[in-house]
Amino acid sequence: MPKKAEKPEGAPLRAADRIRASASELFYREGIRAVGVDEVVDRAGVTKPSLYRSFASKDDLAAAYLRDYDLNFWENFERPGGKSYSNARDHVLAYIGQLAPRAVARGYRGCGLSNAAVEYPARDNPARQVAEAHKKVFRKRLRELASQMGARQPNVLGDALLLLIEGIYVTGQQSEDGPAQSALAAAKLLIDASVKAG
Amino acid sequence: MPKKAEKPEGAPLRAADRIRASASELFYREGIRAVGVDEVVDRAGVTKPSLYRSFASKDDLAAAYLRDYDLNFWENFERPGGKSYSNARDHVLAYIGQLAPRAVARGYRGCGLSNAAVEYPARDNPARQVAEAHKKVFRKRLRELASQMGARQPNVLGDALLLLIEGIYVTGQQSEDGPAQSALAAAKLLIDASVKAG
DNA sequence: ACAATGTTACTGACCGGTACGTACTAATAC
DNA sequence: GTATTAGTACGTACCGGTCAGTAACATTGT
Repeated sequence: MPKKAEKPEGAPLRAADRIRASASELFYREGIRAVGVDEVVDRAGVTKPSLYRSFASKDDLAAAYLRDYDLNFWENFERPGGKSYSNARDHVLAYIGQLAPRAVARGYRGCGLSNAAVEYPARDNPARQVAEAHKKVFRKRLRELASQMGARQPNVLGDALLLLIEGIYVTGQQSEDGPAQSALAAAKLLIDASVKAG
Repeated sequence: MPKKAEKPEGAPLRAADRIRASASELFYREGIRAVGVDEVVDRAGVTKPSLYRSFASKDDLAAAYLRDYDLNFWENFERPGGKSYSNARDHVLAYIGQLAPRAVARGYRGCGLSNAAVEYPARDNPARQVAEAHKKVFRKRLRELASQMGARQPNVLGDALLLLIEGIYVTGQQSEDGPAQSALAAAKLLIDASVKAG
């Protein structure tokens, strides 16, 4: 006998959650600037005041979208393809291995965080700040993995992998069958050349 | 006795040219969607009707901006640092060598063409079409250079270099002192690993 | 004259954001 | 038990501002 229904679990989604979901889909697919708040609330099946009860501004909503994106990203990055990896090389190659085919497919839209940084060059923008913070952590993580691989210059290998991955994100949305199709081979070359005794 | 002054070279710039210059600067620095046509004409010191006498629409002006950008890009890419290169490896490394320091500096805004493709995901957008066409040519050129380097798999090396370069563009605008600082070393690793006999 | 440009004023659509009213629920009062 | 109250979750209708784009006319330089 539950005292209170503190969290309506199976219940219909609250307006704020519907808005988050709607914003995530629209902002990612079409870009943040390209989507108006009216479109967001229409698709969520709610009204504008509901949006502004949960979010201070459109910028704030965009930042929330990117925080959700960041969470989702790490789930995918740390367990690429749903699998765990103890070997750093396997880990990174597995991530690139599942990313590259998606990036050469039709309709791919890259990384929501990188895209947001392109859309908002001003450093004080809330959305950009989420993106910048994320990229800082991502860089650190890749350098860490490069170190675990036994690279001679872990920072160089980590950065190189980051450049490669960001290249996949951005070129993947420029054309189908883009250069991302060579990404896995490139990553292997890069890692092996960095780890090999020399 | 010149018949006509066909191109007023030293003369005051025509309205259309002033608009092009103003648009180029603003669109590149702040993004296309972020800049209104009023801001463009204000900065150019002209008025709105002058814009619409030379350009059918804002989209059309954006496409013109990117065509200018493309022209400028190729001048810089084919003669990086104002120097010509007959050796493909030296050529590519020279391009990356002058790009990377700019990309880790404050205020870097990446590639205008890549940024435009992020801002406009719809394939029928005029600006995006210019960007897509450019990237297709750029990819071909890099594969060509990779071939001249004697790579075992020139398409893989060309694509890898493209991913690396696009990575420089996009990460360079995410933070100062970003991973682009390792780009030159990464490119060397990549090229040498691709060319080496094996 | 005529071609290029400036001036002014305007349109309709859309933007982010808000004042205000309302339906529903739950706790309290009698 | 039922009326009252409070709080929550939402919608209707609207705000002023800005957007891209245009019409009509005046001015300038050659």
